[in-house]
Amino acid sequence: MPELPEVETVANGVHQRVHGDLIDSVWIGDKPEPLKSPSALIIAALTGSRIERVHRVGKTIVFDLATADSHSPNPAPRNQFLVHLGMTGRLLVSHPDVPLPAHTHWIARLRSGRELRFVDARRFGRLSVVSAAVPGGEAGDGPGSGFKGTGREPLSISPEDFTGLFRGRRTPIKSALLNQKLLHGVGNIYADEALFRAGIRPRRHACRLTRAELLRLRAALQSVLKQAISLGGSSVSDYVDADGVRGFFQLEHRVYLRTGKPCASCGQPVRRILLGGRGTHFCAHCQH
DNA sequence: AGGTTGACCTGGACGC
DNA sequence: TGCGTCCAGGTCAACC
Repeated sequence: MPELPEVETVANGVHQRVHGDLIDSVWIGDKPEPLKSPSALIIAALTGSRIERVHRVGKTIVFDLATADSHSPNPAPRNQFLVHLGMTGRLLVSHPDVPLPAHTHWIARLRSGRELRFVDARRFGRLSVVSAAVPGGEAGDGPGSGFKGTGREPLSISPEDFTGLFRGRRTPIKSALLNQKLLHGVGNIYADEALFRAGIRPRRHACRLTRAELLRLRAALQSVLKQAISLGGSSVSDYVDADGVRGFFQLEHRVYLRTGKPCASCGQPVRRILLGGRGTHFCAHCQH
């Protein structure tokens, strides 16, 4: 479900509520899909750990963990707990009296008395643990290391690096924007919205865009992502933040899920095509 | 190697 | 009301 702005909103909300808290115990449901690491490894890494920080890398929510007694002379290797929300995943901070929503797959009971809950109807979400000390783990070594994700961060990439990403790529620009090995965090909504705001048709081959067009696309993408973050993300169906509150960016969508409705700029109906198996929305009059 | 397709799941909306 | 169909914010393995 969630793309960069939604994941950022959830990560920030969870951070504000649980950083510094201790994980007393962990419960894992019996559906295997959400687990990317063995459940015993997840339980061992989390139980007794302190949550130092919760942040976003691409579309992944990263929990930086420390041992409860981090002053020991031989601190355990720093673990990170990774949550990918998939399409319908939700991460909620609740009191234990609040009834468990359907499709709850994971619960961490916190020293403060609250619970952190992972709820995911469609079970495309993934939970895993990485450690800086485990060879082959996704974490690097050295200070500031840790889970880095697969691609470049769209909010901070330089103009030169951005234009370089698409050199020699014959794939449609929309597909390239969705490729998490190039940029991470961009999904279907913000790809369509950024292309509309940049005036570029989604089917254009990435390598055929001019430098000016790519610079326009970078600016449009960054501006649409920042605006969405400031509005708490897009709530298209069941997306909610850590408190169960919906975002407001869906009110700003110009093309996404607006098939047949008039384009906000020219009044022509928004068109929908299938591109790489994904519903793709654009205005044939405003995008070239 | 890079690009494209289908599979993985469940639920909500819509039409008959 | 009930049933069938289509659609959905993401990834990954398997093909060309």
